[in-house]
Amino acid sequence: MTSLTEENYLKALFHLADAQEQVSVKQLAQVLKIKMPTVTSMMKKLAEKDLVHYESYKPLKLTQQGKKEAALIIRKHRLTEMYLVEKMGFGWEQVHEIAEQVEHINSAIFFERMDELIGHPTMDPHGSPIPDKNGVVAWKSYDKLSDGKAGQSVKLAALTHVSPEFLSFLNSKELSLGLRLEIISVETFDGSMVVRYKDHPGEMLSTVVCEKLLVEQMNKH
Amino acid sequence: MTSLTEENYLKALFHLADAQEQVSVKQLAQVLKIKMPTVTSMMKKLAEKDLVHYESYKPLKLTQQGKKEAALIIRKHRLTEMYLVEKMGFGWEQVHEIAEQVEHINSAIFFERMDELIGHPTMDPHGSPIPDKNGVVAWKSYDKLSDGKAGQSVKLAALTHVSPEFLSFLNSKELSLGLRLEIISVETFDGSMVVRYKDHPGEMLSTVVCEKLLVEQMNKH
DNA sequence: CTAACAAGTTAGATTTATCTAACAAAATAA
DNA sequence: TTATTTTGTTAGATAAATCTAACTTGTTAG
Repeated sequence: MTSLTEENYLKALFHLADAQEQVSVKQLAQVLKIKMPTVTSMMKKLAEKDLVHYESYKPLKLTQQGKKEAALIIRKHRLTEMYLVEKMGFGWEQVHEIAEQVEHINSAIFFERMDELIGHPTMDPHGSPIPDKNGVVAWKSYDKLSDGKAGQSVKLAALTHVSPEFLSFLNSKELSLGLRLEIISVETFDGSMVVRYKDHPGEMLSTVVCEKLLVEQMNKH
Repeated sequence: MTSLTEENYLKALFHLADAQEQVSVKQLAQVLKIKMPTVTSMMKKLAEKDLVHYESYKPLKLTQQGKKEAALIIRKHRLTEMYLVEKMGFGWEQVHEIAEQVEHINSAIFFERMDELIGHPTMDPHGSPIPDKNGVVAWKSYDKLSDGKAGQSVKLAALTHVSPEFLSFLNSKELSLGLRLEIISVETFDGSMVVRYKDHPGEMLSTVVCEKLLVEQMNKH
């Protein structure tokens, strides 16, 4: 059995490895808000259970087993988020905190029913993919908005990283998933963009923001 | 803050005190499936937090605070059960296990939304009262079916004790809450009853069963 | 190429929740 | 009313997850 604490380590490792292949003890400690020695000892424990590959001073890496377990927790998290938004009327900025707790619930039927009721989605409300029952993530590769060019028309499909601040920012700009955007211009020196959507004829977005927005191409130039 | 473990002690104390005023260390240990010394030390800890009155060798008793906290956990449990049955299509014998985990989730909005969606019920699917937001339990006093007399017509309102076996038994007999029953006859020597309901013209129920069924009077004789 | 700094590890302490073994108090039975 | 049994407590051990302090390895900048 994997404890709640262990589950959180697996999840964090999965997310970190997702963003950049090399995961360090320090990073994991920072993300989990614990000290480095705690990470070291937990890594040894998880290595015993064959959930991580651990060797002193080497980068941390999940085993196949570890990846699967992590993906299944993330599946529960994302199904929950989707359910909360779709069936309980929560805003997408409210659901993360709740899902963070619900994801540790141990009940196959509970999550299966949830999945059914929301129609077996493959994306959560933030646009992140929902791993399947076997922990397999269907990767759909989106482009960063920041890689787009002036004149392109794109659909906002997902977010790279999700923080409450970022979500509020998007809300304040009326930017939501599925939204169609037109790139009016790209500022060459700093990469900021002016985009048009809904009743926003010309909204300026900084590079920092554009790099966090994943889009689907709607036409090419 | 009360830990998950502490919450389970409070809940167990509340339930035990509900059934019979005197709660012993041994009982609590049995219910929680732990040893007596563990109970003793936890009682001291909870006494520190003013959640139980504890004196060596005296029966265990929740403080006002402790009762309130326990009632609020039970509120979450019962709202969850109701939600699972009403909104997710679970059978009432399936929901206890899930609710046992969901009840520890810390999120006011989550349970408030649940409460709203199921229309602020005051009873859970097993017929137990749902404490209000302040931890106040509205006690409606039901009669035991076993106290009824031949000829009476009653409505099945609640169950005194809930076990998976008992719930399956009720299911097998098509006995559900809200059901109208007519008492055909009472066997004087062992207290068993023959009752009529739905398409069951004459079902025999043992005293053991009749004592666990709480009913509302529909007419008197 | 070494000195300094950053990152990682070891050792040992702490807290929470549990246990067993031994002892003490209360209840029961002879 | 004393002996026996049951119930409860104390003391000390253990496992999980965390910490701090001290040490080691690896990296980087003169």
